[in-house]
Amino acid sequence: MSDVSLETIVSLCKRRGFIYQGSEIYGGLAGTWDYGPLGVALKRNIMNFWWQTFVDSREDMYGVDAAILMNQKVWQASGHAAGFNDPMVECLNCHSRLRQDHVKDNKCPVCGTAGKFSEPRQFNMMFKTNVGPVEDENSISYLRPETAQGIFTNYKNILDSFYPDIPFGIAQQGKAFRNEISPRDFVFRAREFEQMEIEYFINPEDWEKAFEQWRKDINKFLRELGLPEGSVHELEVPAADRAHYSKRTIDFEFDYPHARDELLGLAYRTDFDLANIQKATGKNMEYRPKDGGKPFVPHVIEPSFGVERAVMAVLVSAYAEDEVGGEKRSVLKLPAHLAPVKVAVSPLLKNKPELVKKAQEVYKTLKAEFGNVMYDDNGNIGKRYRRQDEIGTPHCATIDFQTLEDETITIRNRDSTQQVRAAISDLVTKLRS
RNA sequence: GCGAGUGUGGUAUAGCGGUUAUUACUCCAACCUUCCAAGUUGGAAACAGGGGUUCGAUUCCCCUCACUCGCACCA
Repeated sequence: MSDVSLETIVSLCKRRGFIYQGSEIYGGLAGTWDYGPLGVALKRNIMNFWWQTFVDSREDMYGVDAAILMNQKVWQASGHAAGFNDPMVECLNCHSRLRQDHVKDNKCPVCGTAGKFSEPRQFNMMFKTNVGPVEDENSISYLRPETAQGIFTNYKNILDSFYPDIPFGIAQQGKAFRNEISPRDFVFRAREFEQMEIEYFINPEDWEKAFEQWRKDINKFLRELGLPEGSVHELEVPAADRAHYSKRTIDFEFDYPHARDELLGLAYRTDFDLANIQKATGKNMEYRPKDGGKPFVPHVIEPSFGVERAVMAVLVSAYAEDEVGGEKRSVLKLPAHLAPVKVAVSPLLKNKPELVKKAQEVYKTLKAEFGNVMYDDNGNIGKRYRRQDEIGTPHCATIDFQTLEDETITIRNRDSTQQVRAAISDLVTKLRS
């Protein structure tokens, strides 16, 4: 587990405008979280970096953004509609909740007590809704409980539009919804959350090779998010715990404040999903090799990332408490490319109009260039540095009296707290690197 | 969902059947400050929500909501 407490992270997120409780002013809504200005910046930076890494910089990837509402047949074919609607009973002796069809001989499989169960109740993990004005059986739909199906349902469209060489992948980022029994641990388990998923279509002969490559690519990505190697653990999921269609699954676990817990999954899903669609629709899901080889239904490797879990892991990894000049400080040592604020600009003193004027000029220049730039003239200079440290701003640019003479400013580094002098004209180039 | 616990400004906290509801930090304004949370002055800001008991409830009781811990759940 991490040595940062969850309270520390939650409090920082609230105080500095990263993440707030959903519907907080009305008393909250369990399992929902709202992102503030810095949180949404951090989250987007992570998501964009993922997209850049796995889609834009590759030649074998296709992005999609499918609708959250889908034809209910999708969930019937995938098994979700059945799996999410099992009647459950509770053992009145040991309070275990059990699927009714798992109770044999009217005995509790956990404590062995016979015949003492609550009435069966429906537990729907999917949020149900009705599409259109008439509420009947045919209008039922669900908020998607995973984004993957939006990829599988577009597999054939991608084939028709692009006919990519196999192996190729389809990537998607988007919201998913699960009516969790008990949302827990900050944003870790929420009812509304965001996923970044890839379905990588392969020739079944190559699955082991592709799986290993994904393992490597994922690890590289996690390093670039700033997660130290020792904080991520690959858990080979044993056959008994895997989904029935999966031949191999690795859970990438992270040392969160609450526990070592899942950050993302890498699963070999075989042809389960495409075969289901083929069965349900009668449409041919085969891929025809361009070299005239025998058509086949591709198999799939699925790397599936939880966005909020990544945000949390990045925050936990970046958080540090150290000392500067004998004073304690808390600092987010975020990788620069993920930081919500790229650079903060300050006048050394705010009661000197000439400094303020110059600082405003520099601020406007940088703002136009980078966008995520903050102007800060609160309190004194040391205080501003600490404020920026706490939200992970990698650099602070300070305008002082020398600036007025020679057009140079100081750039102060977040991690080392060291300062260098640089010409204003070089600023943009320097900060970009 | 079950069991246990918690809920006071943005954060962290003190407190009580009748208070002007404590303190610190943060925040805002002013002064000051020539590089790492300095100082002075002023200001904003809270008893989770709803019922009940009571002359009077932030305090006691009930319900709801949220959070924490354990169990279960995580297809």
